[in-house]
Amino acid sequence: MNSILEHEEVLTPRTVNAAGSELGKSELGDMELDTLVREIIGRVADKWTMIALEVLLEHGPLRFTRVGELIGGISQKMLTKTLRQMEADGLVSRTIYPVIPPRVEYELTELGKSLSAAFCGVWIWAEKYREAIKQAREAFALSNPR
Amino acid sequence: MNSILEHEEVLTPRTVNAAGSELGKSELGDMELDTLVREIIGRVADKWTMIALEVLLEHGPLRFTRVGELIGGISQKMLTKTLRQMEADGLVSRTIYPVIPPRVEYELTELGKSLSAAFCGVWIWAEKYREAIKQAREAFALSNPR
DNA sequence: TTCTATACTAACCCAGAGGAGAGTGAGGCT
DNA sequence: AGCCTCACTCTCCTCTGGGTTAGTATAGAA
Repeated sequence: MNSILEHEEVLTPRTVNAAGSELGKSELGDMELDTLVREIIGRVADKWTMIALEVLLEHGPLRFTRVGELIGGISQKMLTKTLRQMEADGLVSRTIYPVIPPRVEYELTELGKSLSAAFCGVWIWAEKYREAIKQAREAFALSNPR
Repeated sequence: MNSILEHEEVLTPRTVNAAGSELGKSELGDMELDTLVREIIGRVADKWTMIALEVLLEHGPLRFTRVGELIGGISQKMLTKTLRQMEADGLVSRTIYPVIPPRVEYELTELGKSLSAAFCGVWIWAEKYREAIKQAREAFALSNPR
């Protein structure tokens, strides 16, 4: 089960490397953290997740359809999946009101809010430098015809 | 940060919405910005991009293979693609030294560094709350057997 | 002569991301 | 009796993220 790569000598025919995999559990606490953090980043740094986070931060608790409207351009399927994922990671809470046209509200947890705050810098960055990015793209496209 | 949907009555057959498409260029400056920013976020909030950003920030200018080693577990193809994309967006500069085993160095531009700094908060967040996330996941898995 | 190192590109392939559309369940409105 | 509402789920389909393998160019080393 755990012998994915135990002795593993070659580990680099063509693939660049797998440096972040294992090295003998000598000092795993050091890079295990790095791996863990990267896994979290990889999961949380998703387009829909980031937008949902923003939407839920700005407009308080929201019901399913409303979240979708505010995000804009997301399919029900992805909305469900994203919200479920966020719930699983403890970023949002899901409250079901057992009324007859069903009513479900999604709200950021404290964890979700803190992540939102952390992402805030990125939103600001994007807004601040969008012009620079646009120009960089044009310049690149210009010098790399293809 | 602003109201994407102002009057917004229904426009929703099955797909939740498509607010981010077009509405008649009435007041596009308002939501065009939001759309733009989201597009940038969507492009930049990519797993490999974020890791590459971190790697390039920590270890100065790096050559191709070295970046791959430091990222760990990325294929040459994705590395090339990621780096090219970052170059196109003006996040890294690519310097070719015309020597015979070719030598190419990648380095963060000022724009790249600023993005890195913006993402810093997210890295810190991930490190700080990784335990909370782990617990949230376990709790969720426990209460949602399936 | 053949091998090596470097930074790629090209072709092939697979799994999963993600969209479109239909279906569902239960009670209230007409 | 039928239609509507909401929050989904399910199925079918396409597109892309991403891995693997192979190949290229060139000079120097063995």
